Amino acid sequence: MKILPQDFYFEDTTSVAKALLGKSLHINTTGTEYKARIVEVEAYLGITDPACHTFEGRRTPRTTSMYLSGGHSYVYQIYGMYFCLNVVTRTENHPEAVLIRAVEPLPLAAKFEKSQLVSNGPGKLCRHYAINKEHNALPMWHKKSALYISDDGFKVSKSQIVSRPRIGVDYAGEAAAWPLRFYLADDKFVSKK
DNA sequence: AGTGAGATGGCCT
DNA sequence: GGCCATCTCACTA
Repeated sequence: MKILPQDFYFEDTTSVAKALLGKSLHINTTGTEYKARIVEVEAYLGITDPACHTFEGRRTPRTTSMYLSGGHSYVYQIYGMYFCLNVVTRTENHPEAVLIRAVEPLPLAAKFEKSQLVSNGPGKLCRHYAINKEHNALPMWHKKSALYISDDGFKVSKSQIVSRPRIGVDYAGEAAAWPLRFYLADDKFVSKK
């Protein structure tokens, strides 16, 4: 179990997104620590990406944490009722991020089907683990943070990684078709299309 | 299985 | 005032 160092997140966002598949997300938002395998992510490429909140350098109260250095969390609320968890990538003032769309709870619950329903989508994931606005801008390379990511040795080969267009970004013109959604092939916890 | 609408409220123009 | 990086339920067939 090795916590990912901050410079893990400084690389280009697409590479970081793929590298996060199979890593372990540790969540301690309630006093109990939970662990979950990351199985689905999306890359958001900053100022040149029409689907990204920081497209054309937009800097608003909501997106402030995206301008922090890589490895910070970016949690925002959407549709008035859901939160989405991202990890900021690249260095300071390069506002790019990876959205964590789905995880697989560890250890795998005996009631497999039940755990499957609870984390297979960005909104459900945050609801289940009580991730909210308080967990924005956390340094995710620190073990003391409520959210951090580790490498527990789980291996993912390139051939297991599927690339598809991102979900829910139809407003973004041709960028809606960019294959920046990545997930583990045949994984039961990936969100539905 | 596929489509459509409602919930619900902060954020941005 | 309108728009969402969502989810769920109702409806059609």
